[in-house]
Amino acid sequence: MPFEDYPRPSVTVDVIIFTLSEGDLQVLLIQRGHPPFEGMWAIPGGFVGIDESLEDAAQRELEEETGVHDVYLEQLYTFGDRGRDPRGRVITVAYFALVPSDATQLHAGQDASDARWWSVYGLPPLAFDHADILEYALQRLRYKLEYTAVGFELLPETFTLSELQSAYEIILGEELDKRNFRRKILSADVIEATGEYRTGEGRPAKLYRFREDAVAEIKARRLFP
Amino acid sequence: MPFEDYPRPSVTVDVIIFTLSEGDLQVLLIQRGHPPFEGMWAIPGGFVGIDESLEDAAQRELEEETGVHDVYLEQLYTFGDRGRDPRGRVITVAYFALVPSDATQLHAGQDASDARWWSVYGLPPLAFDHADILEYALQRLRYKLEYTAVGFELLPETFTLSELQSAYEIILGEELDKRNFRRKILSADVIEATGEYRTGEGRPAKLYRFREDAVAEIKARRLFP
DNA sequence: TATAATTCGTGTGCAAATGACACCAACTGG
DNA sequence: CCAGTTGGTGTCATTTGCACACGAATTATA
Repeated sequence: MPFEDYPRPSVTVDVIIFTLSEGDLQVLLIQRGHPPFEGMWAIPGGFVGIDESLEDAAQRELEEETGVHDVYLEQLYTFGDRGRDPRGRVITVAYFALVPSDATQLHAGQDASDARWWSVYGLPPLAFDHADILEYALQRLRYKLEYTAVGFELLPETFTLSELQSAYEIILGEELDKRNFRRKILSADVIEATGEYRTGEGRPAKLYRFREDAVAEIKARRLFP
Repeated sequence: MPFEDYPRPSVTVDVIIFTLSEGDLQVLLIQRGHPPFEGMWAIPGGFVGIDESLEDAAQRELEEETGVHDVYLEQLYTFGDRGRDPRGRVITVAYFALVPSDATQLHAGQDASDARWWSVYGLPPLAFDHADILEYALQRLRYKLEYTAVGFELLPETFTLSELQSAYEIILGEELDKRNFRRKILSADVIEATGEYRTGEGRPAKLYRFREDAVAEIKARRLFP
């Protein structure tokens, strides 16, 4: 059978966009304006251009929705079961992105359009198999947080150790011991003090930044067993 | 733009099939009989049927090549860069499979056809971007071996602890301490003695089997830090 | 049938990492 | 200046990781 004669499925990318805001782990969803699943909420995504790499397509979707670029973006999994889209055979390559909340225009509550942030702890019913995809993304995020320095990707450029700890607690859904947390993060050697302090309430807090030269995957292996 | 009008890429699955044989970690490759890359070696794969799930397609490829079913099969990554196939836009969903060498007909040396096993430590030049894919698969296999009970998938139903240790050593490419290895494996509670012994040379060795009820991913987390 | 060769199976001690735990320091606002 | 809030720090007990050597049970051979 010649190459061109195989029937081809449609291929899309879906991007699960996480952010931390209002002390909550949130995800950007879009309300569908057309059938199928009209009116339901869905993970943002779209077709892959025929001359566009998967990663570029994901980046494009991300930028269309949030206006950000240069953020953490990782391929998650490819979902391709028959019947996952009633319109026909659609295979979707799912990505997830971590966006610092100060980097994006679209903030929670700002419900002007058909897109808004939802807490991952209180999601609406989702279109397609998107509930599965989101659950898988959340699982992966938590998992990576434990042995990778990925948590910084959700914070602004500089942050205090308390903010970092709070981010970990929100995502993992459990409390961490302050002294042990600091010891581990500092000994993992992935952040450095900026020399500045954040004032405003209580004792001023040292500001830190992520060390760009830290090979995150290697140095911070098993950050929180 | 209506749903059907988006140009569609071709979608294939590639299956990296690993086995342990002759004290070596081997992978099944196929010599291409047609352009492009005619005569070069490639990872087995093929088009996804329009009514076939990705997993089913991978399983089908695996069975076509090796005659086995019910073995470990895991989605690896989706490769979709433009230009990775000179014939046009082809996105491939890569899987990897772990096959006990006693389960498959096709053994190393049996070079009758256009398919044969190659040591991962001495591969020929590969077609397409298959060298990248294979490298990624190997990395993932090693990684999973460290925190998962996936090693058993490459051994026959019953095995001795020395055989298991040897499998780990071959895949990881480093030697392990016998006493520490045994202590960890046994305390991870993922194998059980069958009560039988293997005789033949030296002191008889206890035979073990994998405990099917062991929730591998959870119980054996971080088996070899 | 004794002896050598082979592979199997076992425990200890030290170093490092983990986890539980409570108080003083530095600032802000009234 | 006093109360309130948040930031920052150290110790000890337990667990975990890691290095390390020898007797036991069999098979092959002299």
